[in-house]
Amino acid sequence: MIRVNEELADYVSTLINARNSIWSKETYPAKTLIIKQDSRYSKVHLIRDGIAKCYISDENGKEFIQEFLGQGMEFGELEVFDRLTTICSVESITALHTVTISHSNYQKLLDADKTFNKLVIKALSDKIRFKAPRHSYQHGYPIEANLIRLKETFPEFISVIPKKDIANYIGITGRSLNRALKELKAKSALF
Amino acid sequence: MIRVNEELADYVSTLINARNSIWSKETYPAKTLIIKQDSRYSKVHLIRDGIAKCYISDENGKEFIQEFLGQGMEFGELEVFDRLTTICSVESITALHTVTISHSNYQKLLDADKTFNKLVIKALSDKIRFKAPRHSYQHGYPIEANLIRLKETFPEFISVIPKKDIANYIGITGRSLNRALKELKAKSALF
DNA sequence: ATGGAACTGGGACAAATGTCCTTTTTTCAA
DNA sequence: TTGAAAAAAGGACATTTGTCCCAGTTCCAT
Repeated sequence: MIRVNEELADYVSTLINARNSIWSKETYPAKTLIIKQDSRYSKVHLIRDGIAKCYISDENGKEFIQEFLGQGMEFGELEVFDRLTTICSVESITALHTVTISHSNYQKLLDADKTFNKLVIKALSDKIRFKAPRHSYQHGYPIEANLIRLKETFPEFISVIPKKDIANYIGITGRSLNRALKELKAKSALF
Repeated sequence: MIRVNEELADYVSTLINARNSIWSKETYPAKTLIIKQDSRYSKVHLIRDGIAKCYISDENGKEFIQEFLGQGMEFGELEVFDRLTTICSVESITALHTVTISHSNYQKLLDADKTFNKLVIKALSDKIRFKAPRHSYQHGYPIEANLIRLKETFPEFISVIPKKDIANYIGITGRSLNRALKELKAKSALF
């Protein structure tokens, strides 16, 4: 549920130790909007610590959460490749520490550093790989099944992530989430 | 709705002209299963002509269509990066012409050819970029709105793609699709 | 500590969608 | 060309989920 990328986190740490200068450290309090949908930015973030949500919101203000991002996850990188505006907003859930690198340095690194290049491709590939079955499952199974599944992969999700965000992640309303949770509590010792 | 990648198609054509030997041409009739979910393959396909569907099926046999693939789209490439089994099945809808390259030659090309590397990264990035708003929209809006949207981006979709596949693409049942189409026909001159 | 804002929980009803089934139409191979 | 199989259309009903509320609770900034 909260995606991480340890390999990339480790490698970037190595890079920073070797050549600190092109990376900057940033800190955000909880609930801060870091990237706003349909805007332009000139840097890529990598999460060192904390949890963020990446979401699309529509004209009616509905949010649909794409991913919860944890340690080692990048965001703002897609715009390096196509130079378009962002498709998602990113907002910290907990306090968040990131390191950032400019688009141009990121591109240089991609060209010059084969290991980095491979890790970035792998990270993109994982984003595709994880999203596919998730949406498929969410559509094809009732809400309760989805909650049980989340509970299995991340037992503390209910206390860590606000209810509204959980609902927006599954793609349902808060009301439906509550109904399902109530029934699960009645049925199962898990909840 | 049917994704294409002209730039990649063109570039691969150039590569084939320059060094034919590492690419093979393949042809499949309509409705052929080319890649089966949870299996291993050792080559990457790129579509030269025709339409295919990429889908996940669950234990109950429900299919959820991830993408319709047209000219210039790759499939089977994710498995080069992580060496895992496939997450999707790919099946031709029309007769399909592809060119294929072995995993090892694909990897060599990624390392040696910066242009190819960039185009592949861009292709991955696009897969992410297109998938996000689509799922968001599908979840957040009624079926009719989704159909109108498809009609706008690809007016002939109803005659080209089987109803069952359209339903599986939107993530609804055939029954619901028919209901919605009937109402749209009554309401709008478009359908 | 306290008052307002935001989160949480749930009742009552409406609407959308799914399930199950039957009928009609189209497709395609013998 | 024709008969079996697949695809499409739709009736009747059940179920799920959403919408619109309101009430209780928690969380902060003053």
